Amino acid sequence: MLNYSTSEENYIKAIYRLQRQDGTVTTNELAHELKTKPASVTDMMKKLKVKKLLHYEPYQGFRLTGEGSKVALGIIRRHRLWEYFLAEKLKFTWDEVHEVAEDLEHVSNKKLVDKLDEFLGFPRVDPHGDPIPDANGRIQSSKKLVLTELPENMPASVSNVKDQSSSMLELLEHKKIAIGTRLEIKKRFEFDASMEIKIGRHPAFTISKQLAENIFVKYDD
Amino acid sequence: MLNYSTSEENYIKAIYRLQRQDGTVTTNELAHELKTKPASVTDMMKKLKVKKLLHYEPYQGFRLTGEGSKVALGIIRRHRLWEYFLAEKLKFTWDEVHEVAEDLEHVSNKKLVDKLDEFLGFPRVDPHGDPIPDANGRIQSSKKLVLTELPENMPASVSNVKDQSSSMLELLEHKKIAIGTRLEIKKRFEFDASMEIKIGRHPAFTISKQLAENIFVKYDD
DNA sequence: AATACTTTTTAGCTTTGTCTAAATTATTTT
DNA sequence: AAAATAATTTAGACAAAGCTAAAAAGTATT
Repeated sequence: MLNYSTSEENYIKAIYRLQRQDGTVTTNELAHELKTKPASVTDMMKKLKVKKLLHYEPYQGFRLTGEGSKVALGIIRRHRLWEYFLAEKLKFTWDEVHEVAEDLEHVSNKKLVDKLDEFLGFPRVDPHGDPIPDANGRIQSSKKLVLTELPENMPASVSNVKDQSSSMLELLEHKKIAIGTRLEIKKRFEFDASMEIKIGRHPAFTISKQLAENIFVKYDD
Repeated sequence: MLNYSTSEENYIKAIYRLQRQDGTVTTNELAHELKTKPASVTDMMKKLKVKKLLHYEPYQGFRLTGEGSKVALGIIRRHRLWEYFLAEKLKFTWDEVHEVAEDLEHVSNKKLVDKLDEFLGFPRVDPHGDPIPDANGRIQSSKKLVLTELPENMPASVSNVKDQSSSMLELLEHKKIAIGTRLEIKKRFEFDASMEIKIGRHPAFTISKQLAENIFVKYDD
């Protein structure tokens, strides 16, 4: 596997992320995601097409090729392993790890990454609950759903959270909700879409629609 | 402290390294060290001068400023901490760590580095035995030695003199040797233990055993 | 179907960091 | 102290990655 520039890697990663939600990615979407200008995106798309990392015809949007996806998974693997390292070993808080991992992920030495993985005990999810691809790029995809869509009285575990701001972290901490917490919805209120949830034997409490929209859960296996 | 590009950091680090052997660094030396061309070196020197990281006048060679040295020590700190991490935690062999650390050292997040230092237990030397600068850039200072014991071609600075008679001061003044003068021994003569020393770009000259025995030097930091 | 609007691309310029070739300055040799 | 040689700098180009402004293509509206 070849080596790509930091800039190329950031584009590949962003396209991979947007594809999940969208199938095909547009110039404007990507420019917005990367805080750059559409013209810059077009330039880079031409380059990545030549390198066979994506399918692209002018005005038609773009999609990663198989090779492009493999590269993306490699970057995501590095990012999440470093996040795990930062939180678990260096005691960074949840909301601090992402930014630092953004830099570390671009050091793409296979031996380093595989030995780091081993040192960490082959973790399967990062501190935000997102799955970590293994050395072969395989990723564990569990059917997740937004908490707002979980049926009432159906137990599930918090798998990850969308927003990773410290203000959200503060709220989650206060409500005693963390990755892996098992909970169920007891009642929904139509008026403001708030809901009452229950964790174990503790009394039920209310969370807002805004918070629920940022929490993903999965049914237990 | 500002942030510098990977390229700038590599130049700063190389200058710092070459300074210890030479006092002042030349264009060709640096080009050779960095496997680049002299013209490229000149371009970068102009830039680093503007940023006040080095003293540089055309055709006169260059030397880091205090600020430049601080930046260099920061890079060296990161490099050696990562080397320690790779050897100690990830079980790399001592000969593999340097190359990987060359990439990791450019991730210059102070909190990351300080927490890594703490996680590693504040090691004082890296796997090659080289001292690791602390969070304030302090590096285990080198000990003083009598000039007669300084190895050939090893630059050092005069730290103090034993005899302070006026006859000695007269001689020192004539030879243009003062406290802080950077010099190195070019050749020793077994017959009378006299030695040829060189100060900066001036021609080498001879001093006697008696004089050398009264001069103390220390390696630069 | 023609016009208006939006999105995307192109064209041309900027900054970093590199290069080669030519000019300049320093140093060494005669 | 001139001439020869070596080291250094300047000038001009190039590639990567970005930008702005203008052109082109695609979509929507009347």
